[in-house]
Amino acid sequence: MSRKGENIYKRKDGRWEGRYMKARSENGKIIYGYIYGKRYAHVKERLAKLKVRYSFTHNNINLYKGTVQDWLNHWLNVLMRKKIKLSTYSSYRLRMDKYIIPFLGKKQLILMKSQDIEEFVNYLMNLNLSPSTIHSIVTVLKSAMNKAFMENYILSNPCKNLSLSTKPKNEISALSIKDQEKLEQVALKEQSCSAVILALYTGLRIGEISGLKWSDIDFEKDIIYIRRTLYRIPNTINSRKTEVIMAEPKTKSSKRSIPLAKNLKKYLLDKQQISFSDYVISCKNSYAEPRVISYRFRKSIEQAGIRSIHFHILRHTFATRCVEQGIDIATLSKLLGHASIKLTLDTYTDSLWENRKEAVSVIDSRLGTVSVAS
DNA sequence: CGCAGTCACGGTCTCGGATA
DNA sequence: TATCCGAGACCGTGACTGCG
Repeated sequence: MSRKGENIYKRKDGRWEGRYMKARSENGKIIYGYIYGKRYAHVKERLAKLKVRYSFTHNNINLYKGTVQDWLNHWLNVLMRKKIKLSTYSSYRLRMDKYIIPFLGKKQLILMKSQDIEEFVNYLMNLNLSPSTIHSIVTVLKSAMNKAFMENYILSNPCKNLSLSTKPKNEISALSIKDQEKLEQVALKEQSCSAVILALYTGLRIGEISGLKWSDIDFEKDIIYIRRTLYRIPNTINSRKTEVIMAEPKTKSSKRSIPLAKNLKKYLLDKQQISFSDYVISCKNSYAEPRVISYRFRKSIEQAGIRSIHFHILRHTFATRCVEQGIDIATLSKLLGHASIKLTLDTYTDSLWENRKEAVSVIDSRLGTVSVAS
């Protein structure tokens, strides 16, 4: 069961033995370090750590002998696997397998030049992919090449001078009050609890709404606790399938509580009476995954006869209404579960611009009353 | 029983928001 | 701003239901 290139072998005594390059002798001969274990996976994990550790201590340049494909697989599966979330891993895997490896995979890593990278970027551009997709593919390649350079596996970094045009920042456009009203009228007709109403009056993300249970709502203290989020990622065993994962909210700041106001409380209490599920938004007595909510949402906007928008716009609409009502940014930032006020400021610049215009107008009105001293 | 329509699920790929 | 991460778009499929 030894794997080519890993340097892990099964011994006659039943143990697994892994070898790593500890140093080189004066005549250039490799001095190996050895580790042993009863389980293959255990040895593999420890060996990966030791390989990384000793790569920093080598005095000699340890040029990589494999191809770009070999390095990318090692980088992703060994060096990155435990540092990144499953969803990130699968998105990196996809970009590598679909774009990078078919074009560059067979090249020797140490022979990679900036020209190869340029040709690859041109190739991507000819595929009619959006700038952000090209950006994300090149980012993966760049990260892997940077790591190879850091580890002294290559003499120069072919991505060193690579700069991609920055992604144009999309303007966030919240629903107008008129469109919001139209949508609410459709949503309020729903017999069970509406995800639209929840999003418009709490600013929750779609995954947070999916995972919200009635037990997360404290009707005594009037608080909604955001304790979990649902999302769909590729299956860990069979990457051809996907699965719904229930996890804690994405960051510490996302795990939060939101005050429950009077009207929303009444709405939720009414819906709880007729609910047969543990979940606030349900589908067949279980949770409604984000895709189902999204599907239902599409139907609702068709019914309401408003412009085509994503579910996430409801969150922006909530935030915009807050800003319009003069709610301070620090409070809004907490409500939205943002990690920093800066993020909230960056995201809702447009609404604040109106506030700023109003503020300047107030100051400006003084000017009309000041007379010039003669 | 066969057919058509609706709704939800599943897979794949792309896009872009959020964070450090 | 690079990186990480989640959601959307689109299409095919299957379960379910109503109707003739």
